[in-house]
Amino acid sequence: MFKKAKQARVFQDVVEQIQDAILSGRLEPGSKLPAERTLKDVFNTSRGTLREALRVLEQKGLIDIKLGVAGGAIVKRIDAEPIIESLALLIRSGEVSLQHIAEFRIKIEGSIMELAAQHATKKDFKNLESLFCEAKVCYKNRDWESFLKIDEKMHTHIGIMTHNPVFQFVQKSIHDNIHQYYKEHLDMNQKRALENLTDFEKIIAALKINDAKTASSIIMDHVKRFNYKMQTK
Amino acid sequence: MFKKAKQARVFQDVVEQIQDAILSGRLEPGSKLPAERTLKDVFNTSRGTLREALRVLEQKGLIDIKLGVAGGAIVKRIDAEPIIESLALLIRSGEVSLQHIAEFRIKIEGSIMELAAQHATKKDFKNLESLFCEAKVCYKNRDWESFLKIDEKMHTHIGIMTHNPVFQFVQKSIHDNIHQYYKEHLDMNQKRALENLTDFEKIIAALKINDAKTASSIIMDHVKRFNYKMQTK
DNA sequence: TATTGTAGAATGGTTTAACCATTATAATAG
DNA sequence: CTATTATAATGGTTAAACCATTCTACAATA
Repeated sequence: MFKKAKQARVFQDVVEQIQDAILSGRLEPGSKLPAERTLKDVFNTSRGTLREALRVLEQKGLIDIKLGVAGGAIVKRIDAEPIIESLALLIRSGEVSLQHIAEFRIKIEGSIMELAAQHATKKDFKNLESLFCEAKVCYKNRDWESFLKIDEKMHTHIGIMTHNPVFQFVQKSIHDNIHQYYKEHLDMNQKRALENLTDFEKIIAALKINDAKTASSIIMDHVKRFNYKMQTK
Repeated sequence: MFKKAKQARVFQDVVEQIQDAILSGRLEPGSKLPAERTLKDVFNTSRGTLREALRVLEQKGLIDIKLGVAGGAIVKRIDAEPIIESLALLIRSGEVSLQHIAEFRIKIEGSIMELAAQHATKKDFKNLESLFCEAKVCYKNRDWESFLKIDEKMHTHIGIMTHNPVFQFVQKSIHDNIHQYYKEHLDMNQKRALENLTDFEKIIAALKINDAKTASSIIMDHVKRFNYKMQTK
């Protein structure tokens, strides 16, 4: 019936007030909050308590804090970082395995292809192809570290092409974590890089002619192959 | 090439040490951390700095903090709460609209039905049906507030039936936020409740005979109808 | 004996005041 | 004009004290 009456902690009240100001748009991204010593007077609290509030806001991804004389708390444009971090915790804790993620990807990457094919603009394709070119250069130079980064960027860019932020955040969270793991546990080599490159070439071609079905089928094989490698390693 | 060397803040080091202990299993869920005044000595820091670290861990959803003589920081079993909160921020900031979420649901709820049909146990169905009975009781009593809560539980329970935590977290995050919005902006009434009840009856029946296709098609209509109501309201 | 009330102590929450470390800007020397 | 240096504002940290909450144990009482 009722919720437990929350203990009112002063720093929580400060968090809520600043958060509301940000979410309502009264504080815009890029704008700077007053200095701690000023804010503590504004909220009529101590500096320690105020700093606990700032710590929470920072962790929520709502502000960045910079050091030095022109430093302070700067309102951040909201992004996927907190979700990425939460997913990373779930993976590291063992709550979520790479198999679980593979199963999720197999179901969702097809949908992402469909929406990308439907909603992508010419500029989206131009950016994607420019990333693909970068990947080819990395491949030629056998620069696998950079190749992996571009590979991740292409995946997240296909998320962007859906023009739906939910898919963008999901795609970014998944691939940020996958590549983190990839980098640490699986060596990139010429054969694997070529496979990825070929897959993307086919996907781009399919998306351009609005053939989401082909794109989906390629990405699913891509995921299955990746998952197989991780399992047998 | 390189990342900016992060300024080493003492409280960050404390956060990482405790977080690693939790994620590695050295600290199990339910176990209690030493008191602040003890921990500050362990980490050789001040109480203020230590409390900033605890604030971050609390925000990450890794610990709960209780008041009083037997209080303290208790290691929490990791859950979807931080992701739910992040999504709530995205919605409140206007970065994500209900239309975006509806588009996402239309793509993903079908997949959830497929996996639920594949992986659900007899116990899963028993729990789902018991929830369904509760919903029927609420319907008879015209207790729409409780009805909504059960409705949400049924949705998240279908997520649980996938036996894949990624879908569970996604489903919980989406429906927690949807129902938050529903509660505030859309009145539940007998007609709507009956529609939901009928949908779930059909979905359960379909899932039980492993007919994911029918279950998917019902849930998609369900989502579309919900979205239509929100738009025209 | 069982119940109720009360005092004590341990814990988190908050305040204050001081100092340290970093860094943009202004002043200065060449 | 350039390069260096000093200044001052900012966040980061420390210390010690006090307040508020709540569990526990013990005593008073029926």
